[in-house]
Amino acid sequence: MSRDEIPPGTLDMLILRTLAKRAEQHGFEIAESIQQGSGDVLQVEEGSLYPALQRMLLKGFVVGEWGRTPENRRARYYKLTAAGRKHLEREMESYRRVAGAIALILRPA
Amino acid sequence: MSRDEIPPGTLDMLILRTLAKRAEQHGFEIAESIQQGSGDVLQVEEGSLYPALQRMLLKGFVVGEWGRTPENRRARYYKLTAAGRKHLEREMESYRRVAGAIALILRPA
DNA sequence: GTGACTAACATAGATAATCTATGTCACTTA
DNA sequence: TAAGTGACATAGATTATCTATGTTAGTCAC
Repeated sequence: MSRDEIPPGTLDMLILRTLAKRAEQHGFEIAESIQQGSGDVLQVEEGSLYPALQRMLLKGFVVGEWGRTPENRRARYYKLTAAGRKHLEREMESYRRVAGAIALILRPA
Repeated sequence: MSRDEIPPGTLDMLILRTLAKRAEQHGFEIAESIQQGSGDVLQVEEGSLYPALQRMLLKGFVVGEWGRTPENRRARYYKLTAAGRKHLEREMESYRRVAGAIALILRPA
């Protein structure tokens, strides 16, 4: 199955939503979660993922703690903050409104 | 109700879809059709609309003919070509796959 | 214990597509 | 003849993703 790009404007929401379902994931895990959780349709590139995580660290939507993977690699584990959860809710609401509007236009006459 | 921007990557599809439902619309009419057809959620700015129409003229997805509005203003009336219809179908299929994938991630755990 | 390999993180620059702001043209109407 | 406006047009800013590349540090083989 061909994998797609992440539509612009949705990456932060997808990352936050992934962390909302399971906290304490590091970058690689988040990328895998998104790919698997989307039924192998969406693929996040590292060059998109890490800048997005940095943005959200600065905005206070996530916090990160350095730790160790089971394989003893160093990795930064992220989890949602209260502000991140609020932001996620707003993003999801906005996304659903727009997606619903597009569906109206796409549906058969 | 607050109106939203068009998500990047969807404008061409929305324009083509609007023309598929009713041909021979000019720019202003297309913008109105999208706004009304989306339940007043989506708003296309002229600075996005006209460049998009130019792109699609060049690609042969639409053809345009200068004419007159009922109020006797000059206006360019657009309609889909066969290539435009094909392109629209591909775009809709791709959009639905991605939207479905995002819905998978957004839905409650 | 040195070198190859790789997991995980990181960043610079390219690219794409929308919006903001502005401008033009021409018809109507006072 | 001047103002208002419908319709079209374009330059530049902005935003967010991807591509390509680089860095760090741990493992494993020899």
